[in-house]
Amino acid sequence: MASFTKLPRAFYDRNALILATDLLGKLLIHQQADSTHIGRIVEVEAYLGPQDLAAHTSKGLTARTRAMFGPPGHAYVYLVYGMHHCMNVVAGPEGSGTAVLLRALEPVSDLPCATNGPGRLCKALGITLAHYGQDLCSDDLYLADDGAATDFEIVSAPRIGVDYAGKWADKPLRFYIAGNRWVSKAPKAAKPR
DNA sequence: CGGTCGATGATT
DNA sequence: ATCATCGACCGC
Repeated sequence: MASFTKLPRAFYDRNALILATDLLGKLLIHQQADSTHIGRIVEVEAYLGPQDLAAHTSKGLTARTRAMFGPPGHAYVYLVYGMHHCMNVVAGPEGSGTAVLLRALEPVSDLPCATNGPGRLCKALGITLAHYGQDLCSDDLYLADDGAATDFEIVSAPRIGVDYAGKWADKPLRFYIAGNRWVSKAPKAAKPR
C-alpha cells in the first residue's frame, strides 16, 4: 500500500472543530509487540472545552481531565459505563480542554472485531487506560495520512449520548464521511417523555 | 463516605 | 426497553 506520513504535532495544535473534520480519512495505527492494527477514521465528534457542557472538561481540571487540558497531540482515554473505553485526540492550544472523540474506523488491517462505535473502536485496536495521556507523536500509537482518502463529503450532525448538555446537545459537532458503511448508527430517538 | 450516572454496546 | 459494571464526581 501507499506510504504514509505520521501526523506532526502542529497538525493537532488547532481548534478542535477544524481538527475534527481534518481527522476524517486519516489512519489510526497501533503497533503492538505481535501485531499492528490500522483503521481509517470515518466518524468523530468535537468537544469544545469547559464551556461545552457535553465535554468532560466542563467539570474543570481534575485527575480525569488532566490529559484533555494538556498539550495537543496526546490521547485522552476514559472508561464509560464501567466497561467501554473511548479515545480522544487532544486538540490545541494547550490548556484549552478541547478534544476530538474518535467514533468509528473503517478497517484497514485485519482487526479482531467491529470498529463502528467508540467502545468497539478501542476494543478492536487494543486501546485501554494504559494509553491515557500517551503522546500520539510516538512510535506505537499514532495517526497518519496516506493520501488515499481525499474526495469525500462530510456530514455534520448532533453528538451522540449527550442529551444532558442542554443547548450544547443539539449543536452539530459530530462529523462523518457521507455514505461510509462503517459509520456508527445513531440510536433511535428514544425520547418520549 | 455514599448515591448517582454516564461521550456504550449487547441482548430481550 | 433493559442491563452490564465501575470510577469519577457531587453532595452531605
